[in-house]
Amino acid sequence: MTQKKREVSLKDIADELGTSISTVSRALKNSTEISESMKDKIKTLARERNYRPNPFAVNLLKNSPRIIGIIVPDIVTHFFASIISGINDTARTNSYSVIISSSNESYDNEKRIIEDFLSIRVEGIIACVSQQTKDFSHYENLYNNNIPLVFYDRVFDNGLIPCVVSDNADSAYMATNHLIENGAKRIAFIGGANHIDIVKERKHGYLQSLRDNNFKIEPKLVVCNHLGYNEGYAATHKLLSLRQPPDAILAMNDSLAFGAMKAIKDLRLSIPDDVSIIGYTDEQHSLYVEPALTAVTHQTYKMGNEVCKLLLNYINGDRSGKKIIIPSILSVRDSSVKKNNI
Amino acid sequence: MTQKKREVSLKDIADELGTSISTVSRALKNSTEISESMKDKIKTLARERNYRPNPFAVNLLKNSPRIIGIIVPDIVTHFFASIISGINDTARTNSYSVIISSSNESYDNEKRIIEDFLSIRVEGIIACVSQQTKDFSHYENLYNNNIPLVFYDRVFDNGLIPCVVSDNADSAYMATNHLIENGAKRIAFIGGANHIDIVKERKHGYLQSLRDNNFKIEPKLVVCNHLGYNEGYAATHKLLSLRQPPDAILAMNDSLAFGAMKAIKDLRLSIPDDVSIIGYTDEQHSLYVEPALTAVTHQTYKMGNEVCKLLLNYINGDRSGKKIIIPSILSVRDSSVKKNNI
DNA sequence: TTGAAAGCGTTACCAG
DNA sequence: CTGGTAACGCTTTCAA
Repeated sequence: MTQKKREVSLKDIADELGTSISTVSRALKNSTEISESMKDKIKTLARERNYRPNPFAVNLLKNSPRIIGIIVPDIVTHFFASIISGINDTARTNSYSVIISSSNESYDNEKRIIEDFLSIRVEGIIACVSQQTKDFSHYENLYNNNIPLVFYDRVFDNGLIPCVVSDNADSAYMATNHLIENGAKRIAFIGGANHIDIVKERKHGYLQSLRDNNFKIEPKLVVCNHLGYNEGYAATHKLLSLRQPPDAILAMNDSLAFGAMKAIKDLRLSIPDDVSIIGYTDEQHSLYVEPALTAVTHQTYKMGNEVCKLLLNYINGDRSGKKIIIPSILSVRDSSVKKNNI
Repeated sequence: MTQKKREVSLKDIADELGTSISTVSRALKNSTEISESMKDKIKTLARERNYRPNPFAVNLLKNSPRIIGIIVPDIVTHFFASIISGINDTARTNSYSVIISSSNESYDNEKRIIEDFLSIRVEGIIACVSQQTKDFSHYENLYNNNIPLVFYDRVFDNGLIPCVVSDNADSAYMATNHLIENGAKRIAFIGGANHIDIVKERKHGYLQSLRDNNFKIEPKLVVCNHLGYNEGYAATHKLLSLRQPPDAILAMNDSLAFGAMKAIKDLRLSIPDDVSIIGYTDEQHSLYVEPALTAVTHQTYKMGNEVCKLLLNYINGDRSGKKIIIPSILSVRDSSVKKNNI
C-alpha cells in the first residue's frame, strides 16, 4: 500500500517563509492588510509547492461545500442525460459541483439516495420523482428541514417547492389537434401509471383537444400502464385489435412510441395512412425510425439550466416556490400526416 | 436569507446525556469499551436526533473522502451514459460517491476538470480522453504525483496506467466475417477521422477479415470522414453510386449506421438483400429501426463496473497497470442476413 | 468504563 | 502590517 503523501498546508508555507499561518492565509486571499512584497513571496511559493486549500477544513468552518445532489430516475435515457448536462453546466458556471445518483425508478433507492446526500451534506437537491414513488414523505421531510430542494419533470407539487416542468397539457393538446387536422378520426392515448403527474397532464391535454374538437371520448382508447417499450407494443397490439380500432395514436413517451410503431408494422398496417402516430422524443431518434416520427421535443438542456438556477436561488434564500414551465416543440415529420387526408 | 440550522453534533448528544464527547463517539462506533446500557441510551438518542457524522470533520482527520471523479467526453451519448451507470453502481457498492464532469471533447475543459477534481480532493480519477486531446502531460502529472488514475475506452496508454477498452479490431473482424458468411461480396467500411484510434483499430479488423477471406481490398469502399448521421448518409449515397457498388456496409458507429440505412432506403434498395449492413450500437436503438439492425454491442455497463474496480484496486495499492479488454457482442438481427444467400 | 485534551487545516477575531 | 488563538466536529491517545 503506497503512502498518500500529505498535501501542502498553510503551515508548511508559513514555516518555510518564517512567517505565520494567518499571514499566509491572508496573503493568498489577497488581503490589503499584507504588504505587497510579502504577498508576492507567499503567492510564489504557494504556486511552486502547488498549494490547494483543504476543502474539508474550509467546509468544516463554513458549512457550504458547494455540492448539489441530483436524483435522476435513469441516467441512460437521452432525455435525462440531456437535462443533467444542462444542470451540470449551470452548476459549474456557479462553481458548484454536482453529484448524480440514479434511482432506477425505485422508491427505495430514492429514499436511500436522499439519506446519502444528507450524509455527504450537499447544499441542495435536484430531484425527479421515480415512477414507483407514491409516498412523498421523504421529500416533505427535506422541505420541512429547510434543505434546498427543487424538482424537474416529474414533480411533487405542493405549491411550495420550486420546479421546472414542460408544458405537458399544452403539448398533448397541440399534438392531438395536429392529428385531427391531419385526418385522424379515432385517436388513442398511450401513457404511464395514472398517479404520475405528467401522465395526468398529458392525458388532460389530449382529452381537452378531443372535447374542443367535438370528438367523442372513448375510455377504451386510453391505455395507461407503464412507461416502456414493451408496454407500448402490447398496448398498441390491443388497441388495434379492438372492434373499432384507432386510426391515430398519441404516445406520451419515446419508448412507448417506438414500441407502438413496431406493433403497427408487425400488424402490417401502414404509418401514417392506417395509423398515424406522434411520440415524445429527441430529434435524433425521431429520424432514425421509418417513417420519421412526428414528436414533441423537450428543451431538455434548457430545463437543466433552469432547474439548477432555481436551486441556486433557493440556496440564496428565494423561497417563492416558483414553477417554471418550459414550452416544448412539435416537430412534424412523416408519421402523422395522412396522405389520403381529405 | 434563511438561516441554515446547525446539524446535530456529538457534543449536542453528549450534553443532553450528561456524558462526554468521547463516550458518544465510541458508543456510536459500537466500541466494546462502553457499557451496553450507555450504548443503548446514546444510540437511541442519536437516532432520535437524526445524528449524522459531519463528513468534513471526518475527512479532515482521515483524508479519505471516498469520492471519485469521472471525466467523460459527453454525458448524453448512450454509450457513455451506460458506462457511467456501471461505474456509479460499482462505486456505490463500495460506498464511494462519484462526481461526473463532461469535457465536451475539449482539451482545455479536460485540464480544468482535473484541477477541479484535485481541489475537491477526489481519491482517484476515471477518465476517457477527449477527441481533441493530443498532449497527455496533465495525465502524466497525475500519474507522477501518485494520484490514482485509470482510463476507459479512449486511453492514454503508456503501459503503466490501468485501463478498460473494448476489442475494437476483433469486433470489426467478427462483423466482417459475418457479412461474408451471409453472402456479401463487396463490403464497404464507413468510419471516422483516421487519427482516432478506435477508427484505426476497427478498420484494421475489417481489412484483416477481407485478407483472411481472400477478398480484394478496394480503397474506394473505405470512407473515413467524420462520425455522424449526415456523414453516414452522404458516404452511403456515394458508395451506392459507384459503378461497382458494395452489397454490404460495416458502419463503425450508430449514427453512421442509421444515416446509411436511410440512404439505402431512399435509393429504394432493400436491406439486407441489396445491401446488408452492420452497425455499432446499443440494443434498444437496433430494434427501433426497420429492419432490426445487426450490431456490435459493447458491454458498456460492464466496462463501467470493471474500470471502477480497477480504480478501487489502484487506490488500495495495486500498481500493476492492468489492461482489461471487454469483448463486444455481435447481435445478429435482420439487416445482415441476405435471404437469397447461396 | 469513562473523560480530557491534542490535533486535522482553515478562517476570523483580537492584539500589538 | 503581522501574529496568536479560538473555533468548526471528530478521532484517538493518555489518564483516571
